[in-house]
Amino acid sequence: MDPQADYPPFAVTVDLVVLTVRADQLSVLLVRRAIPPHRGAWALPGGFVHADEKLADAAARELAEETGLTGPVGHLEQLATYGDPGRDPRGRVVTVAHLALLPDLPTPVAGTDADSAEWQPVDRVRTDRLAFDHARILADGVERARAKLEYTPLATAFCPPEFTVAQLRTVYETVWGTRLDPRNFHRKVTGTPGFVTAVGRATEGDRGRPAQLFRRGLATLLYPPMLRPTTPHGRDLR
Amino acid sequence: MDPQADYPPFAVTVDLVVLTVRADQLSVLLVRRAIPPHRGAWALPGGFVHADEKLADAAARELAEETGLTGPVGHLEQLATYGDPGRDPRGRVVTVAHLALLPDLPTPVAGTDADSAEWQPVDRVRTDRLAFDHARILADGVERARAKLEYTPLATAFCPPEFTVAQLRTVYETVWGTRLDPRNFHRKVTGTPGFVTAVGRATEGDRGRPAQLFRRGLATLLYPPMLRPTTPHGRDLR
DNA sequence: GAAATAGTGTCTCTCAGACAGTATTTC
DNA sequence: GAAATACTGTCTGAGAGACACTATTTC
Repeated sequence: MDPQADYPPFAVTVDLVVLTVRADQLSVLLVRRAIPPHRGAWALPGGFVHADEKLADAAARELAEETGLTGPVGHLEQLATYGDPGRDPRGRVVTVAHLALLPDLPTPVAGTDADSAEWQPVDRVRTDRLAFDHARILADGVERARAKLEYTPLATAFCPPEFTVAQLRTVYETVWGTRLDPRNFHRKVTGTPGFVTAVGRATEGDRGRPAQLFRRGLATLLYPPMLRPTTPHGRDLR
Repeated sequence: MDPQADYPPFAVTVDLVVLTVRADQLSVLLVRRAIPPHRGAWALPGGFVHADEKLADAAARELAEETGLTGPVGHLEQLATYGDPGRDPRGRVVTVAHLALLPDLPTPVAGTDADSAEWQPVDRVRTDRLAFDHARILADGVERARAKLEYTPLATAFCPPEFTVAQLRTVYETVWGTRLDPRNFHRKVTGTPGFVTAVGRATEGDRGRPAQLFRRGLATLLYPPMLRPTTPHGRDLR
C-alpha cells in the first residue's frame, strides 16, 4: 500500500483495559513506561499489532505477556478504537482498545517496554497523569464493564472457576460501588436461567454456614437482567 | 513512523452501516464498487481516513458524501474495528466501522468510487456477494441497532424531527420484525421520562383521528427499557 | 450458647401484556 | 352512519425490593 495523500500510513496498536476485583476494589493493570514517549508515566498495557496478526490475537498476546495468562481465563473483548491525530507524538497511531476482565491474579510481570506493572484501584488512578489518551480509554472500559454486568453473566469472569454466590455478589458490589441485598441477590442469581450452575459441593472452613459452589452457566445474556440499584440505569436526564 | 518489523504500516479506512426504515423495511445503503478490488460488487460506503482527520470526522465526511447530509440529522456512532490480515487484497487495511441511523431520505448519490448507491432491505441483501468482510460488519451493525432500540431512544433517529407515536411504533416493528400492541406502546412511550416530548400540534388529513406530534426527548437511555416481545432479549441459552 | 454467614418464604409495589371501551377523524 | 386510527382505563401475572425467618457452621 503506497503512502499517498489518500492512503496515509498509520501504525496500529492494541491497548488493554485489564480489570479485576481485589481487596474489595475494582482495579486496573497499569504499566510504567520505560521508553519514550511519556517515559516514566503510567499507561495501559499494549503494543503494536504485528504485520500478519489479527487484532484479537494481538490483544491476547499482549494480555499473555503482561499477566502470564494463556488459557481461556476471564474475558477479552474489543472496546473501541481511538485515533485522533496527535494522540501519539510518534505519528499517526490508531489504537484498538480491548477490555479484559480477570479473576484476582498474582502480581503481574513487567513487560519489555515497562519498568513495572501493578494493579491500581480505578478510583485512585491519577487519570490526569496517564499517558496518551489512556484516561479516556480507561473510563470507557470501566463504563462498559459496569453496563455489561447488568445484562450479561460477565461478573463470573472476575471470579475463579468455582465461586459462591457471596463472591459473585461482592463482584457486583465492588464494580458498581453499591450494596445489594444478599437474600434477593441469591434468589435472583439462582433463579436466572443459565447464569450459574451448581457444582454440588460447598465451601468449608469459613465462618458461618458453608456455601454452595457454582460455575458460570451457559447463558451469554441475562434475562431478566440484573438491575443496578439507586442509579436505575438510564435515569440520566433531568 | 518507520515501517519496521514492529511498526508495520497499515491503511485505515472507515466503513458505514447506514440504516433507515423505508416502505416498512429496514434498509441499508450500499454502493456498487467502481474500482478494484471487488469491482462491481456491492459494498458498504466508506473510504480512507485522511492524514490529519479524526476517525469520527472521516465517518461523518463519508456519510455526507454519500447522502448529502450535513446537519445533525439522525445518529452516528462507532461500531467496531475489523482488521484481519487478508481482509483487503491491497494490503493491511484496518477499517473502523461506524453505524448511522437516518430517517427516510431521497435516493442517495453515488460517490466517487461507486457506480451507484441504493437502499436495499437488509433481509434481501445477498450477503455472500458483499465485498471484503462487509457481510459481517453489516450483521454486527444490524444487531447493534436492534439492541440499542431497547435501552436508548435511538428509534427517534429513524424518524423525521416531528413524528407520531404510530410512526415510532412502525420503526420498532420494522427493525425488530415484530408486532407491538399500539395501546401499550403508546402508554409506554409517553410514560417513559425523556423519551419524547409533545409538540402540541397534531397531524391532519390522514384517515382516522389526528395524532399528536412529538419530538425526541432529552434522555439518552430509557428507563425502564422497551422490551422486545417473543424474543425476550437474552433467552439465548438452553 | 452467641455470632456469623447461607438460604427460604412472604408481602407489596411496579410494570408489561391483554384487551374493553371512548374519542375524533375520513368516507 | 361505517371504518379507521388515536387514545384511556382496567385487570392480571411476573418480578424487584424489603425483610422475617430458618439452617448450618465456627468460636
